[in-house]
Amino acid sequence: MSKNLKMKSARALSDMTQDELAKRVGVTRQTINAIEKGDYNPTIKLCIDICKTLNVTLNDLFWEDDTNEQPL
Amino acid sequence: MSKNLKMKSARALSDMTQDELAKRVGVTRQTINAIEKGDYNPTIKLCIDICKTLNVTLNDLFWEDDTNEQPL
DNA sequence: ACTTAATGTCAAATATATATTACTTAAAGT
DNA sequence: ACTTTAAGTAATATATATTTGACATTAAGT
Repeated sequence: MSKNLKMKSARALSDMTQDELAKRVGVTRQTINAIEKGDYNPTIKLCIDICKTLNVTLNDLFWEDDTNEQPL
Repeated sequence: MSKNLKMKSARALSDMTQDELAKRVGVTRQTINAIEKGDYNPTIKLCIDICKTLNVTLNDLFWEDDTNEQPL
């Protein structure tokens, strides 16, 4: 796995800190950090919660590196 | 969580048995069964592998019950 | 230079996804 | 009725996601 820059970007767009996002979705800051870092294999439920919190979809953040095109 | 009928349907469309799908994605038949049954919270990597094998996307199988509309 | 907030990272503990083995049921074919 | 294949389900074991606690680093503000 590689870094999840899309997630980092979406979070930035929502102006949330890793800690804020973590609290919103009910996990630890370390977990969010690890997911963004990319060496994690999170649970689908967590992915969904993250997406909903960031107002994006699963495909936006976790589907294959169709390297870049979110509409912003 | 509720039954993942979309996955069951996509698998049917690909004419694969639970066991075949399981082998293709490298897990156990019980795991596939449990996911379709709905009382499981699989890993994103597994979800992605399943989607690729069934030629659909994450949103198709695991994004919210926008209850029904895949093009078939 | 000093703070502070955000992030990166690590080791050990806990929760939970998945494997293994095995038994049951449903449907279809003969 | 019998056989076979696919599916449903359960108990215990193992692998791994996530937590907890703690410390290091980076960037920005003053």
